[in-house]
Amino acid sequence: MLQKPRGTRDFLPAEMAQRRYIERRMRNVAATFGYGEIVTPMFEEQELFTAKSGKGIIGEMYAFEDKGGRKIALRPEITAAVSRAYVNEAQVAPKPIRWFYFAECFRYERPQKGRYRQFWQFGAELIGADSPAADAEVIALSYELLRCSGVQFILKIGHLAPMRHMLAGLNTVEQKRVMAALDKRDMNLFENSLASIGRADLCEPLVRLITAQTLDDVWAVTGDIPEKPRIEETFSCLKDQNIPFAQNFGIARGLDYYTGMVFEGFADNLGAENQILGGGVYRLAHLFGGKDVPSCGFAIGFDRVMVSFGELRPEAAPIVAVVCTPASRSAAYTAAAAFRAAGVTAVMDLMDRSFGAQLSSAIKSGASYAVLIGANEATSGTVTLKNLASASQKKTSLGEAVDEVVNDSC
RNA sequence: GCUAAGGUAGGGUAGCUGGACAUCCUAUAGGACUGUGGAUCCUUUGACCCGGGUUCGAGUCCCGGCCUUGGCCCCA
Repeated sequence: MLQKPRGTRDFLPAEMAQRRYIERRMRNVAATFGYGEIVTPMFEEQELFTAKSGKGIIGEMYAFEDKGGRKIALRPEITAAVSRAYVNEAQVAPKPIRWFYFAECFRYERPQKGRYRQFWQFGAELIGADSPAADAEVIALSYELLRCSGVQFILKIGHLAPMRHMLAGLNTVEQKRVMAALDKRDMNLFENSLASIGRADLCEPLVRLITAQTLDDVWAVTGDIPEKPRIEETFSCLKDQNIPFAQNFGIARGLDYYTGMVFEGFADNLGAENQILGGGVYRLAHLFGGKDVPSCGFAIGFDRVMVSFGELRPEAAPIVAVVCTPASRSAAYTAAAAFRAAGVTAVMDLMDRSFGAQLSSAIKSGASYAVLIGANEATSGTVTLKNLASASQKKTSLGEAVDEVVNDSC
């Protein structure tokens, strides 16, 4: 027997119903914020991703050469592709540009719970607006997207400026090492890094910075930095929108290309892989030959959201089982077509089952109504509508039966 | 990539101090039941992850691989 490739999954109808349900809700939220969908290729030139993230990521991508000798990779994320698409197609579009995407990505990593080699991201990018309100809008959108999915989560928001200001005296390699240690809360590594470059004096203020509960606590450490008004206004915009969040100026995200505000979302009930959202302010267009443009975006790990919220079934639409005999099949087709035309799911027996067996099968497969059409109904032009939950039934016209089921589903 | 545990019908399981046709529940299909049910009974379908090794004999012991899960690394 063949196995599916490592880190991939089959989704059967029951699970897909849940996934599509959440997907639909997220799409609606994005639409209400004025974001339009963008679709980019599932595979791109490897260079697109190495330009953004460095050569090292080739080992973590599905990278290969195509028959024309091109170096190709299945996309490991969408942000780089969106920036490229912006440069290619939309540099002169009116600003700001509001785009969202829901797309599958591929990474060659060890699978774990909530981490797969083929996975889905729901994300958004706001391009061309450089303001506190812009930053706040993107965070508000990410918050509403997570909220509509029903997942329990917390949003952590920070900004790179205070940390970079504190580390201004260090070279970039040293900065990276210290920020990485702080990002993963490894205090031993953190203290050793500073001690090894003779800056143990930074230890105490940096700890105060990343544990600061209010912005005033932050300014007490950093003093007046140029970004202070920007950060304060962003937070103010969020409070005006009643977005709950925790401030965290220790977020480094391990990324070089973020330039300002950064934020992350964590699910309450996941294990090691509990980050379900990440994003921030960045500038990437110049990497792809475009004029530099301020951008802000995020991506949600859709599969982790689905793992986190577990078993929540979407409301079930009624299913009508049309039960007939070989002699009344023609009338049954008419009835099934009438229900379908009214938007109701209608199924018929395909296995030459007896009348009783058709009913039995209908119940087991989750039908809520049966429409019985035998010789009697066929000759009198009526149907018997049976409510399978209450076991009550009545003889009526086809039109009235359809109306009753439609009304019931509202 | 490191590390620990695991893998028996579609789902859930027993067997695991080696021994004859691999247990039970559920599910599937059919029948008892020709136009009114989820019950019951009978029958059917269906599995030892793969490959080597030890042995008279391996689901069981050993080695390798594959896959899954937890914890690390990474997380664009």
